[in-house]
Amino acid sequence: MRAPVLKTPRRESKTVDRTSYEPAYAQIVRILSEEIATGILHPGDQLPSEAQLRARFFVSPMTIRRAINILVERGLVSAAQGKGTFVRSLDIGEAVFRLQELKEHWINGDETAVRLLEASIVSLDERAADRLAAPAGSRGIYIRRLVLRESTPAMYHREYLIYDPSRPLVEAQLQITSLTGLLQGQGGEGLRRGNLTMEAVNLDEEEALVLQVPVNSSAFSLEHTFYDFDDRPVSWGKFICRADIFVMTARIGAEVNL
Amino acid sequence: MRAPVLKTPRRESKTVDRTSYEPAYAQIVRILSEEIATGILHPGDQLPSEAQLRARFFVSPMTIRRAINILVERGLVSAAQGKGTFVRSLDIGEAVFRLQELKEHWINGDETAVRLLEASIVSLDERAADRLAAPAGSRGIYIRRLVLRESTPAMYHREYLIYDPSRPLVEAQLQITSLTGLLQGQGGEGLRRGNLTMEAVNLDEEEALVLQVPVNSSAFSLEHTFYDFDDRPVSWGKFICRADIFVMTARIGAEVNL
DNA sequence: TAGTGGTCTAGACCACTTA
DNA sequence: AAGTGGTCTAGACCACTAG
Repeated sequence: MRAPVLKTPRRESKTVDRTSYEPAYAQIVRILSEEIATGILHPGDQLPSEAQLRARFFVSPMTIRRAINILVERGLVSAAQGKGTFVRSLDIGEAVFRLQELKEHWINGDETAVRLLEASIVSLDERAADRLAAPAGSRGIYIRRLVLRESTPAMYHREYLIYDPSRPLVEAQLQITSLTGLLQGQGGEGLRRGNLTMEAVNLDEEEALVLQVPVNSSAFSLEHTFYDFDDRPVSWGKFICRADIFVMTARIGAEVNL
Repeated sequence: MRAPVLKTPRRESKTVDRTSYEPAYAQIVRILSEEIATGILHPGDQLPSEAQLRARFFVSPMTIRRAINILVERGLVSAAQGKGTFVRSLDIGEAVFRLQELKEHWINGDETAVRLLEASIVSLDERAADRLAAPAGSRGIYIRRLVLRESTPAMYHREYLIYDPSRPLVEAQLQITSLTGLLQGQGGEGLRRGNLTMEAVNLDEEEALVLQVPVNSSAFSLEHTFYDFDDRPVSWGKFICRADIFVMTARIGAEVNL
């Protein structure tokens, strides 16, 4: 007969399950995160050394290293060469807000449409010319779009593009009719990098009219500049997002059941 | 005599410099990022297989894997088992805004001060009680702070705390006089995790008065809830940030000289 | 000097995709 | 079946910190 199995192991540490589909490094990340979340490991505490963790989890050094690196990237611990690895206390600065939220919430399931309001050739005003590193008064493309969510105006997009018939950027831009297309792969493959800024603004008359809210309502302004492979700006514009629809979220600290 | 060195090698690929202090994996990340940034590798292109990259950079499989993983995390490439690794096109959804910016810009060098406006025991109103998972009308701590930057009001912080004399949280909170203390290690080591939301708001009369801007001005509202190790909310409040001071930035795509 | 984290190797095995 | 990415091993050497 087999020895009876203890139902409640006394303080036995969790270790990795080699039969699981979850990789060993991910299990170690999860287990250590849980110990931080439940207070077994408190902020300021030193984690066991890599050698000790290796012995506990029965894995090779590289596997432990990988797990620790992930915890460092997540801001849960900090590692100092020669000293040790320590649990960090909660830090608001670790919070990150991702625009990915926007895509996920709006694209999946909900009815979202992009309406092209205007597309015309214009003479670039001083500000737009400056942002596009072009001479003031030179020709550009001006595009206005409205993103509707369940028939409600949600985002108002205005964009200036460098006018260059030799580039397919404009044609590609004009064919965008979905939010996915609007947010990713702008101009297909001709863009290399982009700068984005986000600030809170008061809506002017035109913006308020388009978004169907009172003048002076607050909104998010997401300004963007995209550059081509020669590092020249080719697109500058702003997404004006209704504040009542557009809320960003972030989490800090250790998560359980992630 | 040595053979003359070619000043301009014909299309020779860069490889890793083993004498550099920069780790091999980081050099590989940098080199591949540059090739994406300069268009040598275009969006949609397949990267050389790991075996090929191994041969080019004269490193072991793990080192290549680590470099690729970093490129994936940065959103520059996507890897598919059995198919290959491909250069991604620009995607706004990859943008991340970090609150870390706030600390870096404000703490270093610039004169920043935290002024305690109020700290009192109150009866929690319905909303605060709900957020703190406490009965409406139960006792709580109410704290108001003003963050000044070069003598200009920049952030207005209001916070409700669970009233619990047995916990040192309140005392720790009241002693916060620096922005660093305000943003990290709130309540020392008693907090496990936090939820944050950010939205654009119009300032009410009180907020406008404190921040010395017109009523109805737009502002960022950074709302936070912090939980203890028993997963009970202990702190709920908002940072109201003047829009003209608080601008967040993000970058997407391949960076050179990072 | 002993202990810590940081990097790297040269293989191995597996899962997945495509042909 | 061949090629791809994904994981893991069992060592090694190095840089840094502390007593």
